[in-house]
Amino acid sequence: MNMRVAKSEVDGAKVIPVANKSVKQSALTEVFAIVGVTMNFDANVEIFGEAEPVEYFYEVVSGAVRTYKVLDDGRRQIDAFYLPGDTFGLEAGSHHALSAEAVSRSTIRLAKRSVVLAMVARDPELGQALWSAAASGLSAAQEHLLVLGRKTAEERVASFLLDIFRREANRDVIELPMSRHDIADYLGLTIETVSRTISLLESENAITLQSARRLIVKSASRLRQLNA
Amino acid sequence: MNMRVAKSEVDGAKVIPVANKSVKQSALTEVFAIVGVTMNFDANVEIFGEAEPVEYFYEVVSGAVRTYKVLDDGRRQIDAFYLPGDTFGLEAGSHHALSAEAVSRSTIRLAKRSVVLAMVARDPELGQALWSAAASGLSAAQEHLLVLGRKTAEERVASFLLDIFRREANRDVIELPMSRHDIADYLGLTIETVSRTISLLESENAITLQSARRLIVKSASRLRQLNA
DNA sequence: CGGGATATTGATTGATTTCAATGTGAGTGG
DNA sequence: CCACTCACATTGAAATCAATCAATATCCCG
Repeated sequence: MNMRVAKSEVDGAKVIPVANKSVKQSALTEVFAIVGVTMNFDANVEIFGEAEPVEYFYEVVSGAVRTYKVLDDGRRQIDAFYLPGDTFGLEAGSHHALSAEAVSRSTIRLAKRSVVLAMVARDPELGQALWSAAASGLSAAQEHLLVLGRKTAEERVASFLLDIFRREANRDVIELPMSRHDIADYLGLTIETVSRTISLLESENAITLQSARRLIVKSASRLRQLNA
Repeated sequence: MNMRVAKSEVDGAKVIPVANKSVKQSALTEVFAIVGVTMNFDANVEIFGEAEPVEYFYEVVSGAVRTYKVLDDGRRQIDAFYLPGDTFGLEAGSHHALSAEAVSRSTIRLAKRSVVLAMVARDPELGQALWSAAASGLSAAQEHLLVLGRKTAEERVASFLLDIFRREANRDVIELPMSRHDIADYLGLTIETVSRTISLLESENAITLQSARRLIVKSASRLRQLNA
């Protein structure tokens, strides 16, 4: 099923040391800590595929994950990126509506859906957490629709950077785990336009590029202004 | 709160006769039949607003509803259209992430969220129905992202028409309850491009226009082919 | 220290938007 | 009942933003 130099391994001891990022806490995270199984996925390895039955819920421990859909001719739309502390795959349906892959080598915790749902029956607070995680996914998708349907390239890149900025605890040094190609497929642009727009933002003194994957937010307010 | 020639009325007897459309049945629809209150909304009247607390769940009896977000400068992105039989406003969060308006004069049933949730506690099947309605909303949003991020104008219009076609039970005469402006804001295009593209589809013998709001699907397969 | 993948930058094209004019139709009031 | 009117829709011409085609540049990674 996996055409790549795929490698994913169940893992008791061989857990990759996680950079000390502040990770969101929630009833869900606790559940993962209790009943979750830790696995590592190499970059670009599939975690689940579209139309597969939903068997697990997932939490990113380290690394990053993208969910996406592809058209027959290869055009790809990335739905969301998940960073450490984020949970994904909580879709209510019985089958996945999209696919998930590791963006970079990632450590992921899996909890069996059936087990979590059984716990929900005994713990209403957990049900609440699950429901609200699903809600925030929907809300993010709705915001994303506004970006794709109605924003210019510069506005799209600005909202993307602001989103990452916020999710990395507003630290002005942003580490991008994903390629320009991923960003382009998330924003509905080409890699060239993403690259040019990042250069433009740099020339406007909104950001500084240290390397392609590391940048400094010099003016969050300028980015917010562009966020329309 | 409502700047328009707004008019919405609670309604016991004055229910607008509903055209005899086949309406989806589900545990949810039953709930609305039991605990729902019927209201009428004139065209363009707000049903709920972004950031308002979620008080009710809604079901379209007749007419049509749009949910949307707007940017400061007025750019609007329509998230979804709801047709008779559809339920909406089931967002899990405590506050609405978007606004809802009647597209045309519509009859809507409202059920108090708290009442429905109380019923869920006693009826797992209902919980299932609620969960799966929410899931289909998320899945629709994900498909919409692919359309907005990666499809051409012709593909967008084709997928829109196919979606309405399917939801109106594959009858080849399609009634569009919404304006070109609404369609444009749903598809991330301008009204001119929507209009031109519909003309293009007509010239390709995929559809025939009887009037702006009424068209005939001459070749669903041509539309599907464009659907990429 | 290469070397291939990834990213940037430039030149040109092209799809969609914008600006503009005309057409159409539903609802209203005379 | 018809004419009028205003909102909505179509069509055309020009402009524009992003895509495409193309040529370096840079950065990991072995």
